Amino acid sequence: MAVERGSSVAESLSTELIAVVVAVTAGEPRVLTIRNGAALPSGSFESGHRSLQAGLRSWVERQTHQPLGYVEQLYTFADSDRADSGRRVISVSYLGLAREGPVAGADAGWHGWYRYFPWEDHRGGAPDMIGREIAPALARWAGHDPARRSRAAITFGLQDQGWNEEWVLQRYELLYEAGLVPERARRDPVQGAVMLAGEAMALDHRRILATGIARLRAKIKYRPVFFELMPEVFTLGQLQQTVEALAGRGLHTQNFRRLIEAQRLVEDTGQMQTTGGRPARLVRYRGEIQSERAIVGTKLPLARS
Amino acid sequence: MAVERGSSVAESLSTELIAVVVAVTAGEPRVLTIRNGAALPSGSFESGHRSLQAGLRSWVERQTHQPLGYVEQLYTFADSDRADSGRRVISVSYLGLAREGPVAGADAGWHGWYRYFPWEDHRGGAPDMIGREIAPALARWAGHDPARRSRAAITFGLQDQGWNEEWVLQRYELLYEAGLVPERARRDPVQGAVMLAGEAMALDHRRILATGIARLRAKIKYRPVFFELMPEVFTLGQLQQTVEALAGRGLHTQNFRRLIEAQRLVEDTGQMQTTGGRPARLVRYRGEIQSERAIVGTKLPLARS
DNA sequence: CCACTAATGCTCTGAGTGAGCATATTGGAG
DNA sequence: CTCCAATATGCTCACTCAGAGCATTAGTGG
Repeated sequence: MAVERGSSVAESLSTELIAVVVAVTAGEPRVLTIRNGAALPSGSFESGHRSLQAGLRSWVERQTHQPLGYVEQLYTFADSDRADSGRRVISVSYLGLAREGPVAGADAGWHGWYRYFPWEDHRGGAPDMIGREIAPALARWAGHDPARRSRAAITFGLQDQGWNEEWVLQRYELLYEAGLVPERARRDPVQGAVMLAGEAMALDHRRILATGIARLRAKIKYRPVFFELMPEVFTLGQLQQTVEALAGRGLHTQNFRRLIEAQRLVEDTGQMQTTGGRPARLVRYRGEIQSERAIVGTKLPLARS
Repeated sequence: MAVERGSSVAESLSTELIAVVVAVTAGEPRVLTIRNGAALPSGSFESGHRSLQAGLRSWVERQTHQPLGYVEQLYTFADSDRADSGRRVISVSYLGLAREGPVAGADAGWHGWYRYFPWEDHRGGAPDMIGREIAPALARWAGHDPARRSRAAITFGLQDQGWNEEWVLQRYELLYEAGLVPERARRDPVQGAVMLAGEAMALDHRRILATGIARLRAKIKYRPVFFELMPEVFTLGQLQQTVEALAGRGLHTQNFRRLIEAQRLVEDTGQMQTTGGRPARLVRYRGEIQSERAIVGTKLPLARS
């Protein structure tokens, strides 16, 4: 229903829905997959679907039997790389959060996301593979080009700017450009490039996963969505572990609790849970705050009106 | 190219591209329109387009002759409300920033965005119309329902939580639900509802505009995109006026300059410009910082690794 | 010279964040 | 039973930054 129509005949386009569904189990971030980990749940948008999101939920449940909780749109693209068949595909990707349940369906399953992005796990400091595989490979790719060297250094925090955990997509794209991932090698190999550790996925699914991880890492900083991943009751230690799993970084325990308590995000249940050390209080998320706090979130120097 | 195909025959879908193009001229935020302000530039995605974004740029230039600078994707939806014709349409919307130039093309033009959302302009305090038209109309709609009353109060800052300028879409949707805008009345009038001031647009274009404004208001808080709207050289006063136009709120002048200077976002040109009062330094945006600052932006209590 | 209008310079204060020190509880190893 | 390892919790101190407001400067138009 374009307001003004193009001259050409309306063309045959299909629309695909793709899901990045995340859970954190036993302190590991996991993603829901099909085809034994080689692809994300996906399917085409059909007229029977009431909305894009409804269509997505239906595909995920059909393919994996995993119910979805929170869902938000990620990005839409029309990758011409995919135009093998001449038929154009529009892909609408979504990020979903869930609690890991028993999956069913052909080759559906959950896989740790660091399996696809081993360089993204900095919970125990920068992973060895960055210095051992990535840095040298990028150095070969950059050669004497200062722009490339600088980009590699900044993106992977190779010098002293530090690691920015949100640049998941930029890092993947850099590795793609440098020819260090199989997805690139499949269609256009870069000579001399050695594939990195880190499992590939079909088509551009790994790129979409990177987009989802990046979005989630950014989002947890201004919105406590991680409660969607927690069970009904939990300890602050488990909560911290979940956030660390997503962020791929270790957090300062005392300050983390201060943050959670200052915002009154949780309430006590009165119960305790044994841990490896001192027993921990079991708490529960206070969903009410959503409406309570008129989250104003300023960063502009507003006048007092 | 879904990994697993649905059972039904691939259906006929068309994809539409819609642009919210914003400029700020003489301290007023403006949006690029066609059809004499009744619609946003839009057209269908065609095989000749290299990418969605390329298609969008092409449509905007064809319809308005306005060149685009910064562009980012907003949202994608498949509104079943639009399925009048039985043919489903996927709409991909974009936000673009530009410097207002001479437009050409049928009924293309720039219009102040507060013409469509008069309740969003709080630069001189809350507009009268909120107390005079909106609050009473919402009160009638809410009746004795506490959930509705609370929602209205929070969304429009009717009590003391204050105004949150980012909730542009929520406010529009509330007015839509309450039957106070013509777009709703067109397809499903709410009896007894009196239309509010604020011009309507075709289809759901006003909703898309609201989405764009909301995105922009949120974005300027963590990324200085407003420089895209400024001329080559400008004064800090003009910059502030531009940001105020977007945010719809007045800013504390001294603190605003402190913010800009602390981040070293601008550099001096050595020139001055006369104003109504003391002459102002003319400055220029330091585009370099983009790469300089490894914008880390933490809000999580990271451990020192 | 005076009134008016912006642009600039600075100061004070309180809230919030980064880092650590110290203590409390359990379970398990000598 | 005592000591130690592993967590959970309490609190403090230093520093940065954002919110507010006071004061001054440099043009323009009577």
